[in-house]
Amino acid sequence: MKQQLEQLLLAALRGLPAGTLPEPPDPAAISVERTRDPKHGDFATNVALRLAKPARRNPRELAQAILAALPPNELVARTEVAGAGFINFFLTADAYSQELARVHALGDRYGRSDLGKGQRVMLEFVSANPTGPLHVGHGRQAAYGATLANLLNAVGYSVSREYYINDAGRQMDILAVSTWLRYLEQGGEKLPFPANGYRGDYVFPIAAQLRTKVGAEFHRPATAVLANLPEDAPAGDKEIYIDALIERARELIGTDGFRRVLEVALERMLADIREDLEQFGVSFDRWYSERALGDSGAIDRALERLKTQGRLYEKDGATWFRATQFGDEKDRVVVRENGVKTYFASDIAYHLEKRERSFERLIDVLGADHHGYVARVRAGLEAMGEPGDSLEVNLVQFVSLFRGGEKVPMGKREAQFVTLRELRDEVGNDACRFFYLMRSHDQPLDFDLELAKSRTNENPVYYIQYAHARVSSVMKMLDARGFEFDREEGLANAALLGGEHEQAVLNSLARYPEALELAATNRAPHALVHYLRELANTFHTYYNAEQFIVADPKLRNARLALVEAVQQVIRNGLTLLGVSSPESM
RNA sequence: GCGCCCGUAGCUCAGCUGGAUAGAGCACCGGCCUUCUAAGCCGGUGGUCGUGGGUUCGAGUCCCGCCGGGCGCGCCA
Repeated sequence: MKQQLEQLLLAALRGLPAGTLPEPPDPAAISVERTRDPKHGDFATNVALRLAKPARRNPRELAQAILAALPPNELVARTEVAGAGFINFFLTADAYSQELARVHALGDRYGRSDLGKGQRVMLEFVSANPTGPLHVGHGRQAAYGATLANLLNAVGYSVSREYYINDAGRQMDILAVSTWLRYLEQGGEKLPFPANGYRGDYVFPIAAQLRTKVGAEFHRPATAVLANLPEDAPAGDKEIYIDALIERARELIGTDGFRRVLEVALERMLADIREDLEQFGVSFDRWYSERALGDSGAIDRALERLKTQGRLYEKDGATWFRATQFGDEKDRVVVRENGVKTYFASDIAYHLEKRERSFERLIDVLGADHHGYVARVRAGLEAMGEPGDSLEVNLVQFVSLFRGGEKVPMGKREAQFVTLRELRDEVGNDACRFFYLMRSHDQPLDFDLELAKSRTNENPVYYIQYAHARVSSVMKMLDARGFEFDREEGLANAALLGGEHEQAVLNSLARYPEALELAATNRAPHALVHYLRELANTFHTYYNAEQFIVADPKLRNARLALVEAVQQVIRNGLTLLGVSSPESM
């Protein structure tokens, strides 16, 4: 509807007498908006206000001229010039009847568009280090990323979802040594656990699995493990201590043995993360390993590319990238003094590699604490000759859990208490996805566990689902009363849907494609949540005001066609959000 | 200190990229079940949009200063 109106308006502007406008109209600058007040019609535009100045005309006068040039059409019943120079459009009842028919004809596809024109988008999200289970913050990123992928897909982008596995760095060595120490404990050794190790309970089953795999092969006495190690925190440095411990492990069980421990831990963690996300309804097209990236030589190639462009220099034994030349606040190390490439080096290599796989747009969903690093990755891309604006980063703010008004403590140490899995188990997937998505991602989220769990009217999840279930209930009752629903007859009599509430429902329905487009282009799933709430609200109001199952078959079928369309649109929307659409509640 | 995000009803938040009288939910008060699910509907109470300037026909929205909150500023990942 909106698009059709914009086309009409553009035609009108082009049809104005020569010399009215200083320059030909820019299609992108023409916007038609839904009105807030029905008195102002269905849609309104401010073009006359915007063009009044350059055209050196009175806005209302210009608005009249534009209306005079509006091509004849079946969409607009009448128009008016209002206020300072707004043009209001009142649509025909037929325009809404046609939209209703479109919902039924398109079904699951209603609302979809080709706005993205098939542009290839790489959406990277979650990408949590496989050193522990996902926590509630990752859950928000998962829900956001998965829904954003659905939204972009729905408006015509070709989206690829990717999880980047940081399986190459020192943190993996720390996980491996933590696993090995628990394994030794389970083998009867008494050892202190390092301050900087992974202390979570999830390490115990990994250690147990290691034992079923290798038996006592990697068992070493505690005395050998602990001999001549530096002091751990608090007296000593926990970083130095853990590095020495890793080195000791390699000495005692061999580099190869250590790698095998690491493999067991990595595989187990990845399997856990994967299963967690799958159960949450979040899937990826590819799990991309940082190690595989390094093995493929991609990192070396990226560094080579920077070098030939003259963007690298040596200082203090390390290799630096001139990020400051590309807007970053300081230069960045890519190869450390000890010869190890930094995480940043593999990260820009990964982003370059995405571009080489011919993705036009790269979207990263990251935790808010990663914002400092957007500028440097973009700098890296630009230095390698890629457009900086091909990378878009959406930062997801933190999640705070509340239980009965009390904030649940979630320091880095205690974070393991509140995993995504625990949250899902407690409140259920639907409430979980819904609560994650109902607030803007760039707003910190207060997640109220009691509210999410409550089966009362305080819980907003049910409000939308209930509207869906109510329609199913109506259809069941129809059957029980011995009626049959004749959709064709209903659509043919859509003109009977002239009541105030019916108009409101038709209006809400027709807004779905616009809501979808808005949510996708603004990367704002919460906009869809708000739309669905409004749609459910107009439906519930209608439900309370009118009987659908009436004696007159024409009116009955028309009303049923209307509420069935509501159900369809709610289902389409909830599906994009990853929330189920129950038939009964 | 520098950078990013933010400040809207008692609470939690929307506000469609600058439009017409600032909106929801919860909470609170009052109504609606012999009628398709009351997890619902209707009405009411509640606002100097943190603050001071600026830009213009028009600012919650854009720019600058200040106040307050969150996060980030490693040869860690």
